[in-house]
Amino acid sequence: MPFEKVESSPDFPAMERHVLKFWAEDGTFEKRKALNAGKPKWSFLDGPITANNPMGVHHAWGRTYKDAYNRYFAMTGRELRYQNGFDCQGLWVEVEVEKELQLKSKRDIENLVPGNVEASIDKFVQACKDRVNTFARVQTDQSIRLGMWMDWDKTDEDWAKSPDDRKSYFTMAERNNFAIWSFLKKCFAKKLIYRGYDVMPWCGRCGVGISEQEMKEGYKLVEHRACFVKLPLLDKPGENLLVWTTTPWTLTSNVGAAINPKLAYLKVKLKNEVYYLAKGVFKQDRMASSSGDDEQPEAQAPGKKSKREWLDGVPNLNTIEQMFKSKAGKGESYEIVGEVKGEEMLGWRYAGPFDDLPAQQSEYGFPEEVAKIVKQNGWCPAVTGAAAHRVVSGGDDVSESEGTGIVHTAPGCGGIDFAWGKANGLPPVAPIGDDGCFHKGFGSLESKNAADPATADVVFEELKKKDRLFGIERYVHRYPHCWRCKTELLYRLVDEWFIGMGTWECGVRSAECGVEDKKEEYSFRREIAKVVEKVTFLPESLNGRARELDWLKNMGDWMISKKRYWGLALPIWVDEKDPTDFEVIGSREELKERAVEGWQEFDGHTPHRPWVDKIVLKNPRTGNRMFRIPDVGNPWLDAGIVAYSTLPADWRPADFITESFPGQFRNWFYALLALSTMMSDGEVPPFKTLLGFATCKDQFGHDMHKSAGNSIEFNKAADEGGEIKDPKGATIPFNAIGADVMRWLYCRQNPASNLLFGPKPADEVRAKFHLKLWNCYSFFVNYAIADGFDPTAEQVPVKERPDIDRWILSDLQGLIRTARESFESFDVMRFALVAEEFVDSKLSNWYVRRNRDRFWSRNAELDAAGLKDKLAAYQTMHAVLTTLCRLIAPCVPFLAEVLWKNLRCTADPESVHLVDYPSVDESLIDQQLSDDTEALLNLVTQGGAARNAAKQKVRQPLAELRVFSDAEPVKRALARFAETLQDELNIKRVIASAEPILTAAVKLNMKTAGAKIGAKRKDVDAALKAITAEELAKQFRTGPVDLGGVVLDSADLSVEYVAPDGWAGVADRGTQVAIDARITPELRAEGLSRDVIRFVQENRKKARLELSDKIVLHVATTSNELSDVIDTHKDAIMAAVQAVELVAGQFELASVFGAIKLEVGELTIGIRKADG
RNA sequence: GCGGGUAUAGCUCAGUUGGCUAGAGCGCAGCUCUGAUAAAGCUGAGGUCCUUGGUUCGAAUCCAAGUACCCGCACCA
Repeated sequence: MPFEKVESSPDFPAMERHVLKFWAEDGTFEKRKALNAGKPKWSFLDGPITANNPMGVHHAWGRTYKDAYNRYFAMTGRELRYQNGFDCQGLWVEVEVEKELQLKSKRDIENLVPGNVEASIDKFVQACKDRVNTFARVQTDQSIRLGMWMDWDKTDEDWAKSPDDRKSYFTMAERNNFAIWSFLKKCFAKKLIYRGYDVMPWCGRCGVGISEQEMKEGYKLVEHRACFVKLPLLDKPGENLLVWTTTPWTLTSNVGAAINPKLAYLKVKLKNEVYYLAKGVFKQDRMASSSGDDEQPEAQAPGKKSKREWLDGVPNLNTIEQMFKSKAGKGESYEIVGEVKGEEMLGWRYAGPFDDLPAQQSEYGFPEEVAKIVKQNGWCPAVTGAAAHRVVSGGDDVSESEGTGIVHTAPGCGGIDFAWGKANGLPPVAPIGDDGCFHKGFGSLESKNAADPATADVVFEELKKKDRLFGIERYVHRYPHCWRCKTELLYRLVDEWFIGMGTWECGVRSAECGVEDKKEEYSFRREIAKVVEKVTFLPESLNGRARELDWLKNMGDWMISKKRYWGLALPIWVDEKDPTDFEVIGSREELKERAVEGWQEFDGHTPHRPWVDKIVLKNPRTGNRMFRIPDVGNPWLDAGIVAYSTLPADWRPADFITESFPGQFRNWFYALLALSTMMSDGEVPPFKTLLGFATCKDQFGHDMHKSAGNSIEFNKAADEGGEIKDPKGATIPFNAIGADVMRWLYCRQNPASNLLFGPKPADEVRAKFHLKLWNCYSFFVNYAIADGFDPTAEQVPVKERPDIDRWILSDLQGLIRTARESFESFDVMRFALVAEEFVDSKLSNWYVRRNRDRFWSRNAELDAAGLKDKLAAYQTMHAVLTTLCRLIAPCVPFLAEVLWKNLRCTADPESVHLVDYPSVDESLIDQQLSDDTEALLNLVTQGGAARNAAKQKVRQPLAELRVFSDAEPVKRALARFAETLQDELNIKRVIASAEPILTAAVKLNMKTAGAKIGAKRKDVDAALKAITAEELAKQFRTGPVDLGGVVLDSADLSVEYVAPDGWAGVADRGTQVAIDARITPELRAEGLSRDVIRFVQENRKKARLELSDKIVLHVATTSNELSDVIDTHKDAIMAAVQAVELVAGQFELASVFGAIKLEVGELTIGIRKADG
């Protein structure tokens, strides 16, 4: 017996676990690898998954693509690497470990081993490594469960190996870290590495600078308290500058006040004091969206009143004028006493708001380290902050769109402030340390956290005491937050390390915009852009290349340092006495060669902190010792190098990568491109094709959040089941979805759109695809078993098989072609949708349904031709199912395997994944047959619609169906498949009509025409009656038509097709189908007899009779007509229900009874199983 | 603010180079079939194809302006 019986309601997750066991025991994956060894390479590069937590279902989307394309290319005979990657290093792991160990700050980390910083860091780094190993293993198991075929590390032995020796790649591996060193060395050789002192966003909790890339992920709309502050002018008693800030804590570090020399400034007098502020801001509606640039201050731009983003519950902003009015008090007012040009104000000295602080008394700025660097770089003369206060020019960066037009400038607290400071010789006062708290030297603010609202209160109190506070308001704006821990960022003067990206202008677009190529000047940015031109971004609709170029054009220099612990040790060693003298080491060997101290201790450790910090070099220029900077690297370096560190040279560039695209054009895609560009000197891109895909949302379209209860863990989706919350918070439980249902959901999704994941879409997809296919399969197998079908029996030549067999084989070739084209163009969605259509409309709803009697016919009752026909049906269906298995195997490897294992012949490979992907067999394509059958299927649908129009159920036979059509396939289908059509629609005759059957009737579309017609309705109706539909249509071709004095266009009319009396019909695209709805007494009788049969069958089922059981049928009816019908159709009824005897009444002998009310009267039946 | 995308049924989305009566799935309503049967099928209701203007014999489709949402970039004193 070649086939095993098939369950009608399968437990897919259980089956999948079974298949996994088989693959493991059989070594199927290894067999596939062996099969393809030495064949042409197909190089896939896995984007590393962060090994920091268990997988969620959103990870499974990308991993399904990865596996499906890998499997397709394996089945088409390519050699693959099958290497999965884990992203290991970086702050996200540190944050989780901090939570685990309940650490709150960097100080806690450095005190893990009390009093021993080095041992503490070692312990912390080890904990990070352990966490990565733990979750890499969890994710490995989960990926295996998803059906992903990769070279996995499975055993304890595998996991005991160093990351360098495992099968998956790990970004924490030495290979990876040292590869980045060599990259940085190349950058250094091109003089791109530099140390930057700049004001950068900083996370006080994590104690790290936030790079441009990271900052973009953390903007949030928040409320702050902004304040207006008086800055008294030293040489103009009673006069003040008025400045505004949203970050009161920075006032402590005020050094300058910036104006725009081109603007006009008002002198506003209020209660004997004069305030300066920009003219344009005084009466400005501050709730209007900042409308770029002024120019036409009064001119009302109509319809352009966009309101600025605001939070509910925060009062609208007052105009500055209003503030002056209300401060003036009852009956009083302000007075405008003059106007000055901005440039006249330059150089005015003023008293700062916090000049009493020690920090303001330090020459070259504060604190000392900063002052030192400022002095060394000559950024300002030897002045203190307090002594430096004056009005400087901010140029056009000072605008009238916000604030007062005079900008409080704290070069230690803001990016542009720092630049203005350097330009004007103002010393930077940097108030906060790496924990976000005030340094010593800031009086009552010392050690207060700058982000804490209570700190602002202290500032306001101080200002009030000094009478410097003009006003406080609640202000809403978008402000950056730490993308990891959500803490508000602070701008802080830091020294970080950067890769200079060069300018965009020098040459990249020279061809386009005629910019002269300054060939001497190297631009990293430009080099990357050239490489970007060499790769393909999919899906096309996302314009990936344009996005990447846009980022390249606009990005700043790349900040690569992080003041943290767990990560790439930046291989930068600095002279102990000269912070500007540094070197970059490019390899472990070079390090060993150059080390003068610490090698012994370092040797045997990975290049991580704290061990690598022990290495000391000697500066060949000065003879001084050089120490490694304590910084670790930006983790995108880790992921960006993998095209080099993990792909061997003969596998480069990768043919394909795929990742979720939001954010990645500036993260992974960018890093890959950047590092490959440098490593290959602009020659080799990291990949040829990139497939991006969107974001996974819940089934209601909302973002998945653990806290909202709508995210789904992978294990729950795969095996365990669980529950989710809907947007209203109601709990929805769900059963295990299983891997293949998920995988199909992902495969059929448009990658450019967000995917809605959840039990509901899963159920839909299962019902639509998996269960339909399963039904076809189980139908086939269960009959094949009963009939003893032998798939290895000699094939009935395809030419000798009936149309329906040759049709489905022909259409199957079309599906194969689509499948291959789709996979080759990385468009698996196209294949999936066509495959669904094939299974549903073609296989299940037509082939299987139309062929049921071929399968259930009895061998004993068949002649030679009958047996051959039956064999043809089995062979056709077997071919279709086995081919389908292979076609869908890359997408749903489990389902395909289950089907294959039962359907395959003994000579076939034991796994579908060891078989070649199907190729189109041209000899099986019969285009005309495919077209004709499609026409037939349309006729069936239309015939059904006509029946509906006639209000006649299919059980009632009807006399005639007429079809009129110009289309050749329809005409041929009518000739060829008349019998099928008769049977399908329960019609006695099908006739092809040479002339239209239906008459077009034109009706008014009162929705649109009503208003035009108004009172002339009668005239229009008359005009309509007087003209034929054909004539009307002709007139409409040249424009609107005058009907009864009303000019109508074609949209005002609608056409309905009307069948002749006694008929019902429908029309669709040039094909008219009409059905004779008149029921003759004979037809009526036949219909009634079918009612009787149906009712008996229902009762047979109730009586649980076997298919082969014969019965004795008892009948009684109140209707003479029905009684006659039963008499006339006695033979047909008895044959259909397998009755050996028909008895009137005598129900006492029957075992099952039923009674039903038909339209003609009541029918009562009884059934008794016949003896023998 | 700049650039890109999207807008089609209650929901999720198709809709080719402009072309005849705008489609599918789900949901809803009704019905059918009863030897795939805890399956299957059919039909229906439901559309201002975002708005306005233009091109055209003809626009969901092309053009312009506007509106809303999404994405990217910039700014955020």
